[in-house]
Amino acid sequence: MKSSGQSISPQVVKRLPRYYRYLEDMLAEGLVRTSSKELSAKSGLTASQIRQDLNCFGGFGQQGYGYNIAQLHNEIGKILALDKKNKTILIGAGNLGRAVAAHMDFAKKGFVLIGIFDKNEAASGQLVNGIPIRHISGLDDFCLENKPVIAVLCVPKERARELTENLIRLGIKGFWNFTHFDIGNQFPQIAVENVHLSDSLMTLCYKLDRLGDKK
Amino acid sequence: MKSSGQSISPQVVKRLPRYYRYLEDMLAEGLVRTSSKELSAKSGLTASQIRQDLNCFGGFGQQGYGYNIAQLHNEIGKILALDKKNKTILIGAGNLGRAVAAHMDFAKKGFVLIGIFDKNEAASGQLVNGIPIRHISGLDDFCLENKPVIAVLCVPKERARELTENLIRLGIKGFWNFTHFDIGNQFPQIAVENVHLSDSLMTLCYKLDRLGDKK
DNA sequence: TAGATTGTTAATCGATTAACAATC
DNA sequence: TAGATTGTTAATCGATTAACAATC
Repeated sequence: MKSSGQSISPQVVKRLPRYYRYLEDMLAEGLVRTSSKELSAKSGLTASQIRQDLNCFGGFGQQGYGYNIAQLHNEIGKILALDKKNKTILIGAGNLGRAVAAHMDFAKKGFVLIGIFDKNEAASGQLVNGIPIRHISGLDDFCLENKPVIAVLCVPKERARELTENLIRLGIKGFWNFTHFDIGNQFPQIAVENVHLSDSLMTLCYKLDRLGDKK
Repeated sequence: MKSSGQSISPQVVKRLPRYYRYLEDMLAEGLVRTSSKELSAKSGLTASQIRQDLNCFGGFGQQGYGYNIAQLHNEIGKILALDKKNKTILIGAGNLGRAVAAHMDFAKKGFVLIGIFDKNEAASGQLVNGIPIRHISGLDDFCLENKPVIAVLCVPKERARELTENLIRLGIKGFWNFTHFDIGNQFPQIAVENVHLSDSLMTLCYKLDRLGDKK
């Protein structure tokens, strides 16, 4: 892998999971080698861009041959740090929170879900994916004791800001944010992925409305 | 509004829902006017970019004054076409599908959810958000009769491709895609928003791993 | 060796930022 | 009028694409 010198463009980083996914598929199909041309056909990206992207991290291919699928898959996994076991808590066990807790395979993506919290007393003790829902009042103690580094936020917008600030104080370093509140760069040294489902839906509405225009 | 001439850059479109959200907040706070400078402070985007973005659609501001919040909110709503009532069906009533059906306020984003489908016989008849789950075998007839234009896909990856092709044949024009399968540009004249939750999670893993690097 | 495909540099394209005249 | 802030053009920056020599 290249010396971790100049930082990688965000655009490139966003494409890495996609490459990883395609390679996984090919691996499942029992294929052994691929090329930027083949990946281009699969993804719609240009072969040039794919080679450019991969070369940010090192020369994983071989002239005249292409890329070994298993090796490249493994390398991208390492780049994404998917072998990590980042301790993760989820706050807000409503519809969405429970679905995320139950649906996501955290373990395969570098995370371990170790706690679920909700403000609703009635939910306390219920199991989601084998993990008990705890009352939010126990959050601080839990964090001091278990030192999670990632929080998944599935709470209503109103509570998001205060909760975020509190969690940072408790040592949380990264947020997977499903709330309507933007966790922006007001907090330095924190990693954030905002998942704004309603923004996505509104964008779809726009695209649909303009479908006729293009061409 | 400007003549719908040259098409708008995708980057600009993605920012519109954000502006809409900020304006909604300000409206709720009872504020009347704002400026690109104020929106800049709120969003972290530059004032210049905000003015540039809004001007793709028309001159909604006034020199020396700024923007009227209610008016701008309304204009962006029209641009996004949120007043539409696009008939929508959701396929796959597992954890995630149910949460999406129950959690999203489709009506406020230009959609009406008119049907939910699942292959599991046992789920048939259950209500999610007041809408009964139907067996997938009735999908074709339902579409012919009710003519939905949007499909929300929450099925396993394996079934995504075939289902997508079938739905296009049935007249679906837009997809909100939660599956692992990329609905790409292999289908022209279709609007797509891919929501790849696991890609987002992997990206977070990467960012967390590199937190120390940046200064 | 001949054919293929990478790694990498240079050219192009698009998006963001800066600057400022117009004007409320 | 003086002050503020837009709309818009020009300059900068970053990302994508094209091209090709290196080499397996």
